[in-house]
Amino acid sequence: MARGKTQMKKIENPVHRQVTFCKRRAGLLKKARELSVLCDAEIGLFILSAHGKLYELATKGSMKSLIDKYTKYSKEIPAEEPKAKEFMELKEEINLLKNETDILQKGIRYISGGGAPGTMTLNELNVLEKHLETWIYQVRSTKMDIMAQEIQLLKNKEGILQAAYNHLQEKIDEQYGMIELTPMLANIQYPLTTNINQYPLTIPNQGIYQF
Amino acid sequence: MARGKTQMKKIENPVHRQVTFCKRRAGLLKKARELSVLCDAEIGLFILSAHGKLYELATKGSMKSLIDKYTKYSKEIPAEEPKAKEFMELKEEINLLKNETDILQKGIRYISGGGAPGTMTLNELNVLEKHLETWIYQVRSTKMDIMAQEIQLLKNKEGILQAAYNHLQEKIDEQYGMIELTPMLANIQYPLTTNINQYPLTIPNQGIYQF
DNA sequence: AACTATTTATAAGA
DNA sequence: TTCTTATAAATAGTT
Repeated sequence: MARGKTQMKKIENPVHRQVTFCKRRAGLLKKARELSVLCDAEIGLFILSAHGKLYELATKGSMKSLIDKYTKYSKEIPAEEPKAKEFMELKEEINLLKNETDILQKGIRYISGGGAPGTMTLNELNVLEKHLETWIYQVRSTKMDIMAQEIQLLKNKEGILQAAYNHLQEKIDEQYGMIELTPMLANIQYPLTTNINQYPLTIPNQGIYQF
Repeated sequence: MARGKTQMKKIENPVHRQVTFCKRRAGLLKKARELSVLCDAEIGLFILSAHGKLYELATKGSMKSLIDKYTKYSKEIPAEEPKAKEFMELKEEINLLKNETDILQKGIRYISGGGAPGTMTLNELNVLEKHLETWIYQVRSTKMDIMAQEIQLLKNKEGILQAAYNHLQEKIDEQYGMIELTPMLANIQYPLTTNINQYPLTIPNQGIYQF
């Protein structure tokens, strides 16, 4: 508006642009204030520079949405409202919990061997091992109980059948001597080939459930 | 700004004030657009006239809060809803974090006091987390595999014994007719109410199956 | 940041 | 509201 008409397009020269931004921003804010005063209007104005800086103007009671916008882009708390206050409190609580979580995770991972193993005593490692056993045990205890019951049930059935078989065998032996059934029973094989070394992370169970 | 300097106070004459409002409002909006274009700034501007009419400008993607504000005043509703939504989201996040914290605390409870975790990078922490998850998973699956195998084994034994018993029964029936054994089998009862606490739950160890 | 030549905005009047 | 126009303000380019 002086010494040459300005083209209505983005000013390419960054320095020039920054200077113009300062000048015109001041002018715009002034004009807004003037309009508000002269004509009794309520005005909300916010200017976000290309680099993310916020300039704002709120005449009269500063509207909520303007405050919201303000809190989004600035890290300062206007705290003009109880709602905003509550918000900050909740976010603070989140931060505290996140911090706590971080500390706990750090601790458990550290002790689990990924941190600095050289600084851990054998005792600490044993404590962790015990703890992990308990943790896993708790997660699985219900299923383990059910499976244990089923195993017990099958064992009982096995015992009863074995007794019945023995009883029959006795009766037969008494009256006939050996009947050719031995080959059949000889086929009962227990799968002896399970390679437990495939599971290097198995924790030897120290608890009451000894299978 | 012409034909007499303007006093910076509310224009008393309503007609005069209204005229000035129109002119200056147009000027302000024009200036705002110019600043946005020339300096690549994002601008939100809303003007509420004394009589409640809204004039607004939003450059670029018209910010959410500006739209929110617009809907607020166009609907004349306090618009607490978006706030409530955010509130619920924050509280949900808090619950999730509390849950995570609880789990971790269970895992680390009595070790947590013993020694600061020291400095670990985020990367190291992630690696350790994955490791711990894999560890737990492997422990679980190994135990489940082995227990499932034992159940299958016992079932097989049961089947074989049952077959053997049936075989004997047939032989006896063939040669003697009914022998008085039925009452015995009738006594085979499956313990449907196994109280796991009464049993040591120790299955006689068959050798390799150490749980 | 200050200066100043110009452009732009606008107050008053119609 | 809009047009006109004299004049106040804003500001682009420069220092």
